[in-house]
Formats: sequence, structure tokens, C-alpha cells
Amino acid sequence: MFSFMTITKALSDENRVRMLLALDGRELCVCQIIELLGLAPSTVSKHMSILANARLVESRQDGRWRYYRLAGDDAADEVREAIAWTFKSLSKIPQIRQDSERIKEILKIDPEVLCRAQNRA
Amino acid sequence: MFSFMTITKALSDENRVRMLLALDGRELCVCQIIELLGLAPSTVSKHMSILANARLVESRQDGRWRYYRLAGDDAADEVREAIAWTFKSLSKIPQIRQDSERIKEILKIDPEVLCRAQNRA
DNA sequence: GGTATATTTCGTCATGTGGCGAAATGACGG
DNA sequence: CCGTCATTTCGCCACATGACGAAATATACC
Repeated sequence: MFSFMTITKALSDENRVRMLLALDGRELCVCQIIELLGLAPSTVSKHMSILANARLVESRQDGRWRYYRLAGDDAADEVREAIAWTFKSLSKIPQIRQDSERIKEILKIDPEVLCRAQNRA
Repeated sequence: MFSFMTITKALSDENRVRMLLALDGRELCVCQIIELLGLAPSTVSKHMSILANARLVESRQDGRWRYYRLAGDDAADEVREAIAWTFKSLSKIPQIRQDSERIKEILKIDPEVLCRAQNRA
């Protein structure tokens, strides 16, 4: 019950769901997610930790950057099915398609430059 | 996006999830759900309206009683899959099995008597 | 070590949510 | 119609949650 509720609570915020879908087929570092959603770094960090806590995403650290990715095939059934349901329900939704296009643009920017630009703001 | 978020928010409360699972294979009237969860009538009513709003449950009125049931096969894919995922994730969980046993007992009581008893309290 | 910088943690605020009881609603039985 | 009674609506309170900025942490480069 607890792990299920942790998952539904993680999925009950729109920004978190957008973050999850943004990880479709790729990993992203925090500053790239910040760029996509226009939220404060601390806010994005908190959201990602909630998704990670629900086991919906995993992360790895690479130097100063932390990369987040979707939970893999080794994840619990409950988790994999939650992700499958979420993607099936939302992949075709305008907001998500738009995010997907936006991410392609963001990925063209060198993360080094992107993070630097955010610190200026 | 909106309908998906409505579903995840509906599923993000433990009492609502228990209510949903209690409807497995049967319909229940409000006072039976009250009896199961031990919540105030107004609280149960609000929860059921949130589940209904998310299209996870349907209802019919029979005299003074309102009966709630799970959404049927005519429901949207999104909804049916949410229900399927929820049931698959939780059917075997102790709390839910316990609720299921409890409901069998509650169903033995004439609803007329059950509601009357609640009003005395 | 010391500085720069990506991310997280912490404190705070505004808003959302779940709980209840009281009053309103709507349906049945005289 | 009038009382009874199952359910819903409303108003309120306590607490959870999402947002931010500031400070702390952690890592790379010198």
C-alpha cells in the first residue's frame, strides 16, 4: 500500500508528470529540466527526489552534474506499469509533445553554457 | 492532461483508494462505505464525488440510497487502465484483503438497519 | 587548499486538501 | 404536505504541499 501511494502521490503533480515524460528515451541533468519547466532549481530538485523516492526515476552523478533517467526494466512491476500507463495516457497530449520538441532544442545547447546562463539570471 | 491529473489526484489519497477497491465486483451504498472506513458521511460523500469526477466510479440512486460501482467497460482506456493497475498493485495487500473480509460482514447487515445505527451514533 | 559552480537542504510563505459538524437537499411513507 | 432519514453541500480548522531564495554541500579545476 505504501509504495503504491508513494507512486500515486508522485504522479499527482503536473510538473512532476511533465518531468517524468521528459525523460522518455534519454537522461537529463537538473539544469535541463529547469530550463524546460522554468522553475527554481530547488523546486526541481525536490520534485526529482519525490520521483526518485517513488522509484519512478533513477539517477547517476557525473562530476558536478546529476543525470536523471526513467526507472529501468529491473524496476518493480508496480512501477513499470505506472510508467507505462502514464506514457500511454499522455504521450499524444499537446503539452507533452510540445515539451518533447522543446527538449530537443535544449539538448542542442552545451549543458555547461546552459547552467552558466541560469546562474546569471 | 487534465483528465489524467484528475485520476492521479483521485488516487493519491489512501482512503479513496480503499473505497475504490472496496467496489471490486459489487456496488456499495454510502453508509456501507462509511461503515468500512469509519469516516464521517460528509467526508465519504466528498471522496466518492472526487472518484466519480475522475470517472473511476459511477453511481445510481435507488430511493434514499445511492449506490456506487466501478467504472464499466464503456469507460475511457485511461480510466480502465488506471483501475487495472490499481487492482493489480493492491489486491494482495493485507489492508485491502482485510477490507474485503470486512465488507462481506457489512453486506450481511440489512442496509436499513446499518444506516439507522449510524444515525444513532 | 581555494575558488567556482551544480545541486540539495532548509526556512518560509501561500495555497490546497482532508477531516468534521451543521444545515440543505431530495426521496419515501404516512 | 409533513416528518423521517440517506446523502450532499457548506463553512471551518489543522495540516500537507509547492513555490521561492538563502545557505549548505559536493565536485572539479587551478
